[in-house]
Parts: sequence; structure tokens; C-alpha cells
Amino acid sequence: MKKREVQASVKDERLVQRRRDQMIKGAVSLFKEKGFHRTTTREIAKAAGFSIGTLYEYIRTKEDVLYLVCDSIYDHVSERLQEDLEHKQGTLESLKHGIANYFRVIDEMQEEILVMYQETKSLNKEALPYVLKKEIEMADMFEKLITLCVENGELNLTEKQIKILSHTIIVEGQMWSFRRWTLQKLFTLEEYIEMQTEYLFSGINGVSLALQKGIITK
Amino acid sequence: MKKREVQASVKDERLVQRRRDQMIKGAVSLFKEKGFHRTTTREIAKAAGFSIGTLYEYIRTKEDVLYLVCDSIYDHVSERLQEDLEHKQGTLESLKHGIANYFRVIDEMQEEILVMYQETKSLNKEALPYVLKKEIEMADMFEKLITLCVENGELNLTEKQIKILSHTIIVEGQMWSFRRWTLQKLFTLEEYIEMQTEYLFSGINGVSLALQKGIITK
Amino acid sequence: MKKREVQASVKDERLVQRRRDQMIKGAVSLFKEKGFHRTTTREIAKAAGFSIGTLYEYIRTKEDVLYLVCDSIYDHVSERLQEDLEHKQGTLESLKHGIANYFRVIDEMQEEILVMYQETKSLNKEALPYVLKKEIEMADMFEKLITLCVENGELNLTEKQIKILSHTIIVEGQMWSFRRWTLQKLFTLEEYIEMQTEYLFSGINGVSLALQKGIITK
Amino acid sequence: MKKREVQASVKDERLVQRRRDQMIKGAVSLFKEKGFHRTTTREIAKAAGFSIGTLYEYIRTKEDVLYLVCDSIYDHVSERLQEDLEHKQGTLESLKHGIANYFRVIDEMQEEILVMYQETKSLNKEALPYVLKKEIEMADMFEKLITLCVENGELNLTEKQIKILSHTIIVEGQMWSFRRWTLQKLFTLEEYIEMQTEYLFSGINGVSLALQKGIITK
DNA sequence: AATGAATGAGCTTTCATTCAT
DNA sequence: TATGAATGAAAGCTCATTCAT
Repeated sequence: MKKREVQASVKDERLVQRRRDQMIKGAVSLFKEKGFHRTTTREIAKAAGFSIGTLYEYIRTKEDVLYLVCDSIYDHVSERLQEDLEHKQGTLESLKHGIANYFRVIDEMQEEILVMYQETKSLNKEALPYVLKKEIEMADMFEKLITLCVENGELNLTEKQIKILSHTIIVEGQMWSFRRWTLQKLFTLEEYIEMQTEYLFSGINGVSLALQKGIITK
Repeated sequence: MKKREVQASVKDERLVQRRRDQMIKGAVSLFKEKGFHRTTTREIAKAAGFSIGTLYEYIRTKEDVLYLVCDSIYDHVSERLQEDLEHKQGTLESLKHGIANYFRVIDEMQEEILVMYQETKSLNKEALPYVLKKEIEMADMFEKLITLCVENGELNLTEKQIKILSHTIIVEGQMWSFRRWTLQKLFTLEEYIEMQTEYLFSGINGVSLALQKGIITK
Repeated sequence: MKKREVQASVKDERLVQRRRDQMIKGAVSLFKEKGFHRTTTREIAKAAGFSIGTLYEYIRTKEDVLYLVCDSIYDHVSERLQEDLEHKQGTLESLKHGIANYFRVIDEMQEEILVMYQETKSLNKEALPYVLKKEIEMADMFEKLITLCVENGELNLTEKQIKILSHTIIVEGQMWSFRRWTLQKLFTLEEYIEMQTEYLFSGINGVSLALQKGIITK
Repeated sequence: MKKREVQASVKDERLVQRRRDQMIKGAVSLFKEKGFHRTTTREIAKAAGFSIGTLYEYIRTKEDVLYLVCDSIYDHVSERLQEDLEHKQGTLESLKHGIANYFRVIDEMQEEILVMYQETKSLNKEALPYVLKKEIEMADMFEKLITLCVENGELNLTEKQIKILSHTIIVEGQMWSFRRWTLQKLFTLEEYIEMQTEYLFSGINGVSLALQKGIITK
């Protein structure tokens, strides 16, 4: 799918990129605070450091700002994950490492993640599919990582099991940001990573057994 | 926490309840379609079957409608789960049953669930804590169910493990609704329940092993 | 052609009519002064005696105001002419009387006529045909009056000649308003009527001859 | 009256003229299509083939463009008429020839004529008198032509009759362009010229009589 | 208790004009 | 002389809320 283009009146591509970066930065912090609908275009312009007229030299509608914001966040997350997934080895260890890394990215960008998930539905019918595709791409990364383990004989999973697993990992990452009001009071990030990994690999039964045997201690 | 009261000018409590039910019913279907911000109070009044003036006899601000809607959805979900959790037995079987039942509730109310999670952040500072509390209550239900199993000796889990587990179950339920564009294309609800339960209890390792041994077949 | 309807949010038809009358009155005087484009909706509302919000309870777009104004002016002119043309007799005398009457209507409504002709082109593609039709209707009135004379044997004219004549009469009326900066300095209305009628019936040759013979004196 | 000067920052007179010609050409076609108010200065600059910054090196306000356009159109029409009126002879034949020629000019420039008449009122208070003066000049041309006939004894008309006649001729020319939606469907230009001339010289009575006597046939 | 006309603050967007390069 | 990015006043329009009936 081609990247949905946001039209700008200004020709200089470098300038467009610079101004849009300012804009996105300002918008994210406003969206975090009050959401997309309660944020005005004037506020976005001001936060970006230029006038309302200038804002509209770089976008065509307010929704374009939201699209640019979402797009930029996805790009950042994907990039961070991509780096990590490059030296794919197909070992359980590397899968665990990938998961932990993803959880840490989520932690770093949690505010942006929240913005993205809560405002995405305000995108119009044109932009939405593009954003959904990004979500699928992210699940795909884990799918590949797991598939590698299966091909390597480290795991034995059906395709469907791989699919559901990759989405579960994604969602458990988001959970750290969505339910931060509880989880982040109870656990540090590293604790959370460890415990979730434990559950992911061994399940309730495994965890329960390990505790019983004293392998894990309270 | 006391239920946040929404002020009404009308005195007759029965009438207030009836009118609000109409209002919530209309509002939910509008919010589903276009979200809270894009829905006007006029539309809500019309969908509820009365005039804009009448609407304002039963609420004070537009946000009240959102609050009433969220509150009502939570109540429905809780109620459905409560029924189920009443004959608590502390067996793994009953825990699995509870999880399955929760997933089915989510499936039935998925549109409402979506509305609630996407619009909740639009609630003002007063209403938000009340709604968060509802979320915690729901996690608490599973916490109790799991704790019962632990007390019964069926499971061996620390308090923290129980906490994280109950939230994970909640989130895996929501996942069925949030990621429906993928999951519901790949799986039936019952398949999803079965596979997620398998993962929850046995983890990746367990599932992988079972498949290898032919206990589960492709 | 069905009258193009302008949508109103307000239900009470009587009130709609009253408010629109206020609106038209205010708008005409503003359009006279500064034209359609230089007049703001706020000014229209103020001139009509209500708020901008109220204005938009009775129209949907600014253009609706222009349409209502044009429509109302046409209706007034047509009505005035219709009255006159009712006792149609098919005599030259009655034709002359009709022309004189039309010229007098133009004189009375000249500002409105100006507004209509200068702003009409700002109407959108939907409203324009309706307004053009009104123009044709007005030419048709004279066509009928002339045709009656022909049928009565008072005149001998082909259909095409009748057509061109009726338009000429219409235009010579408008001329009184369009070129008022010259004509109304040189002539009184009655002089203008007399001289134009003279030309219309006798032409340059006839007028010239009459003057020569002393039938008309300087 | 001195020609109203439009200030330019650029000194080179030749360049100013060339740029303005480009500007007028572009503007006329835009004004034809969408009118003065709906045309933006950016569009004018683009149509003229240079940047918005350059546009403002040759004018001071958007209205200057309209003034230049109107002025240019008048000049063209006047010029065309002037050529013709140069070999003035004071015969009825030459008057008829002048009228026919004027009608043909109108036909050729009808779109420009429309632009001029519909947008003229948008000119500010300074420019308007200058443009009105151009209108009077055009009527004056016919006034002179007719006066010549009177002086020659070919016609017998009072000054007032000459005045009204010259305006009538002007207006009947414009009528061909203003009411083109009807007239140009019914008549060819030459037919229109012939019929209007017939009416102008002989009037309704003359035309009617001629038809009766079979001098003109259907 | 119910109605719906009235209100006006506030929103997004446009565009004539300027000015540093 | 030419450019086009920047500006911000001002426009059209919406909609939550009120209040007389």
C-alpha cells in the first residue's frame, strides 16, 4: 500500500519535513493532554511554533495532523523493532529478547502509544486502512520471529497458533501502557517483562508448578 | 466510591430512569457509528425519541451522556460476569469456565466495549476515576476466582502473579474486540477461546510440546 | 420547475416566513451597499435583527440568502406585472399601458433590480436555472400581451419578431436602472417612458418624421 | 479625466506593460470562469505565469487587477469602434453600418463584456468613476454618429432623443450578450442585427406595416 | 414535564499581502 | 527583479446550552 500523501503548498521538501516534525511534536503533546477533538488547530500551530496560516501551508485539514502523528509514531516503533529483529536467529533466547525489547519500546513511547490507539478511530475512511496495515505489520514482525523458531525446531506450533501468539504479544505490550494506572504501580518494567515472559512460555500451569517446586520463590 | 450522580431537573425517579434508558440506547448506537465528539446532542435527543429541551431535563452536560453510557455498559458486563462467578468453586475447571464466559460476553457486547474504551478518555476529571474503578472491579473478579483456586491448592501463585494474570485475562478478552479485523477473520469465537485458554494454562512451551507429541493435531 | 426549497431547522412555517422576510429585508439593503461577497453572514443576521445562530436556523448556506433575495424580488416584480396584465385586451393602448407600468415597477424597485442582476451569477449551479426561468417568465408576459394584439389584428408580427420585441422591452426597462447615472439625470421617469414608447412604436424614422412635421416639438 | 494609475514597484515601463498583459490575459479567463471574488491572487499569478510575489511587484491590491482588466476590455471595444467611426459620413447607411459593427464587436467579446459588467461594481470608490466614464464615452461615439446624421439633414432629432437613442443602441448590443441563453438560441447574430435594426428605425408600427404589406415575409 | 427557538462562543479554513532571500 | 514562505484577520458555519412558553 502506498503511503497516503498529505498535500503541502510549500515546495521545499526539506522544509516540509522540518515543519512537519515541529508540528507532530507539538501535536503529540497536546493530544496526550486533551485528545484530538479538544485540541484546536490554533493550539497545534502555536505549539509547533508558527502561525495558523503557516500550519495550513503544510497540511490541508486538521485530520492530516492526526494522520501524520499516527504515521510518525508507527514509524518510530517499527524502526526500533526492526533494528532488533535484524539479527534473527531462530532461538528461544532471541525470541525472548525480541519480546523484552518490544516491551521496552512500549514503555519509552507509552504516551504516544496511547494517543495513537485512542485517536486512530477519528481518522477518516481513507487514512484508516493505512494505519491498520501498520498494526498488522507489527504483528507480522513477531510472526516471523516465531516462525523462525519453528523452522529451527525450537518450537512446534501451527500457523494459527503463531498468529494468535504474535497478536497476544503485541497486546500484552500495549497492556503495559493502557493499564499503567494499575500495573505500573505494582511492578517495575523489568518485573513485568519477566513475569509476562514466564507466563507466555510456561502458562499458568508451568508458573504454578515452578513456584511449588521452589524454582521460583515469592 | 459512591456512584457519581448525574443531576436531573425532573423529580420522578422512575421517569428519570426510563428517559435515561432511552437516551443511553440511542447514544450507544450513535457513538458506535461516529464517536462521541462527532455526535451532537440534538442527534442523541432525536435517537432517544424526545426533544433537545427534554434531554437537558435529565442531564446537565453532554459529557453526562457519555458517563451514563459507560456506566451502563460496565454494569451490563459486570452483571453478566457476576452471575457466573457466583457459584465459585475454586477448581481449574470453573476458572476456565469463567474465562470462556467472559470472552463470550465480550463477543456479544463488542461494539459497546469499543465505544467505552475509545471514548472513556473524553470524560472529565471527575468521572474518570469512577470509570477506572469499574475496570479494576472487573479485574478483581478474576482475581477472586484465581485466589480461590490457590486457596484450594489447585494453583500455586504469588499475589503479584495473580494480579498480572487477572489483567492479562481481561486484556485478552478485549483483544477479541479490538483486533477483530484480524482475529475474527481467522478464528471463530470458540476456537479463539480454546486456543487462548491453552496458551494461558500451558504457555508456548506447553502448547509446543503437546503438538509435538501429537496431543494436539494440526 | 419546482421552487427550489431552502431548508430550515425551524418547523413553524409562519415563523420561518416571518424570519426570512426580516432576513431578506436586511440582506437587500446590505447587498445594495456592498454586494453579496463583501457582506458577511454576521452582518446579515444583525441587519435582520437576530443572532448568527438564529440566521442559520433558517438557511443552510450564505448562498441561500442570495437565492431567497433574488426569488423574493422576482416574485414582487412578477406580481406587480401580473396584476396589470390580467385585464388583457389586445389593443395597442393596453400594450403601451403595460410597458409604462413595467417601467414604473422598475423605477420603484430599481435598487433591488440592480442587486438581482449583479449578484445572480454568484448563485450556484442548482439555483441559477430557477432564476433564469423567472427571467424568461417575465419576457413571456410581454410576449402574451403582444401576441394578443397580433391575434386582434392590431399588429402584424412574426413569432420571432414578438420574441425579440418582448426581450427588448424588458431590457429597456432595466436600462432605466442600470444606466441611471446618466438617464435619470437627463429625464424624469415619465419623459423616459414617453420617449422610449415613441421609439418602440415608431422607430428612429417615425420619430424623426414626426419632429420634422412638427407633430412633436422640441 | 486622467487615467487612474496603478502603482508598480518595477521601474522598467516596458516590462510593466508586458507583465500586466500576461496578468490581464490570465485574469480575464479566470474571472470568466468563476468571477472576481472567487478567483484568488495566487491563481491569477499562476495563470499569468509568474509567482505571487512577482504579481505584487506590478499591482498594489487585488482590485488593481480588476481595474486593469476592465480598463483593457474597454480599450479594446473602444478601439474597435473607433476604427469604424473614423470615416464618419453622416448617412443613415453609415449609422446602420456602425450599429451592425458594434453588435459584432459585442459578439466577439461577449465573455469579456460579461466579466466587465458583472464585476465592475466590485471596484472601489476611486476606480468606479473612471469606468463609468468609459461607458459614457461609448455612448458618446454613437451620439456623434447620430448627430452627424441630424446635421446632414438625414434625421430630425432633439438632443434628448439622440441621447436616449445612443444609450438604447448600447444596451441592445449588451442584450445580445446578457440574454444569450435565449437570444442566441433563437437567432443568428446577423438575424439579430437585421431585426434589431429594423425595429430601431421603423419601430413596432413600421415593422408591423411592412409585414402586412408583404415587404417583409415570414 | 416537554418543547424547540434563540444564542454566541468558538471552530476550521482561506487568502490578500508582506518581506527576507 | 523574482521568489515563495510566513502571516493573521476574517470568514462561514456548528452546536452545547438556555429559557420562555
